[in-house]
Amino acid sequence: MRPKRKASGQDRSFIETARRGQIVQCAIDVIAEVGYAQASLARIAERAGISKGVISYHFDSKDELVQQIVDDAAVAGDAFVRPRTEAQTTAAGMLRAYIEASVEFYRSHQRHMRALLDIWTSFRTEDGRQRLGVRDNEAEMTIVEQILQLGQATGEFGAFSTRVMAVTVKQAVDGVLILMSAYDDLDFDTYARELADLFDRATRKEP
Amino acid sequence: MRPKRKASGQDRSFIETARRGQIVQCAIDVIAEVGYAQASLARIAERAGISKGVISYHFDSKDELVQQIVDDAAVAGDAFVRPRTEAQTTAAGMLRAYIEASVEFYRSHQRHMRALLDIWTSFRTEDGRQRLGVRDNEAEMTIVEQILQLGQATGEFGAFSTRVMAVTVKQAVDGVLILMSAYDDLDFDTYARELADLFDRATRKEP
DNA sequence: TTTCTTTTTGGCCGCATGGCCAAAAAATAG
DNA sequence: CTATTTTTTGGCCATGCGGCCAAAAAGAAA
Repeated sequence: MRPKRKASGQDRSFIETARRGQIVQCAIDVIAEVGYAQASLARIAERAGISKGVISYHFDSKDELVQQIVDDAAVAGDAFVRPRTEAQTTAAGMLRAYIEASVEFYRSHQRHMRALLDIWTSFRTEDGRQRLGVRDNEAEMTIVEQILQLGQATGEFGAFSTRVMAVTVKQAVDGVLILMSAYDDLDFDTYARELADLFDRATRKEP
Repeated sequence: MRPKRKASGQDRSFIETARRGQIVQCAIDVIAEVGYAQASLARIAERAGISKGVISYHFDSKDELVQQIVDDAAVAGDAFVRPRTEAQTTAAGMLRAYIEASVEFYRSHQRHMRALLDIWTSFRTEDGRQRLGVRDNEAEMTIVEQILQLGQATGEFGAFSTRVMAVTVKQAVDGVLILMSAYDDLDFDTYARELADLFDRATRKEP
């Protein structure tokens, strides 16, 4: 019986951490390869060269495993994008940096992102509802919205709903993910630049 | 045995058309209510007050039923949006009309659209891949792209990638759908105006 | 009424999956 | 080496659904 660590503040053992990591990695690979719907525990276990029960042993459920993938990705993405935007001194620079860094992150993590996009649409609660939705994007959209508010405060940006703009930016960046998964000839650099230019014009105070 | 009408060009009988219509309507209701994942043939049949087999009798498969819903919605949406954009004389006006008409269509068909969004993410092929993807949006994006090209030709619009802009517009409009499904206090009119203004600035030739 | 066609019924079947468990094996402690 | 705990194994099971079918019912034709 694996000890539950939820209640106790105990850390995971080295072995357990390694196993969880391995399983998460294999799950990502399998999902990216055959799709979430076909990524059964059996298949993931096979990929890892272990028996199905091991996954159940280290994870309370399949849901916990998938959630772990999502959380990992969120942390990694934030770690990549945040410092790049914070390095900027102007709001316009930050917005551009946010867009370009996001696209760059997608480009350099295509496998992960492909899996993640599939998870996004497939991960469901017991009653079949999407487990991941806009609400899970609010945090990220807040980052954008704060940049926009800053720009309006400094007078760099014109007057517009920061909420609508933030949602639109997020949707635009998500579009890269979707395009990337559908076509494999996407020119990331050009696309990122176009997108950044687009929102630069959309936000700038008109002279 | 229901006669196959695929090969023969024969029209559907009055009765059959009515039944298909009723089943489609009930399917939409059930999907909007309990979600695609829980919308089993049994549940849809129950809603319609008929037995499960009737659906199998009038539709070759569940997939055909769902596809019918999608097709109907596409036709209805196009019928609503297209004339409104074509009524405009300038490219900028057309773009604005496209955005506002799309949002208005979503607002006035919330139940259908909620169901459709769920179908969009849930409808899968036998091997678990999404049946609906960007590729199914290309047609609609082409409409937008043509408006953009027109505007560039007339000199109303500045220089930008019409492809990127079209994708971004489409994503932005889809965002309304997503927001609408997640929150029920969306101010459609304000949102539509903000969005139209946003893309007006993004497309206008800078003076 | 009789005959033939269309439509409906209700139940059965196969299938795949996630969770579970008892027992074996491996690691660790004493 | 023995005792105890952690980890792994491999198989079993319940579940829900779409598709299918034979037979019943309803309807149309004669």
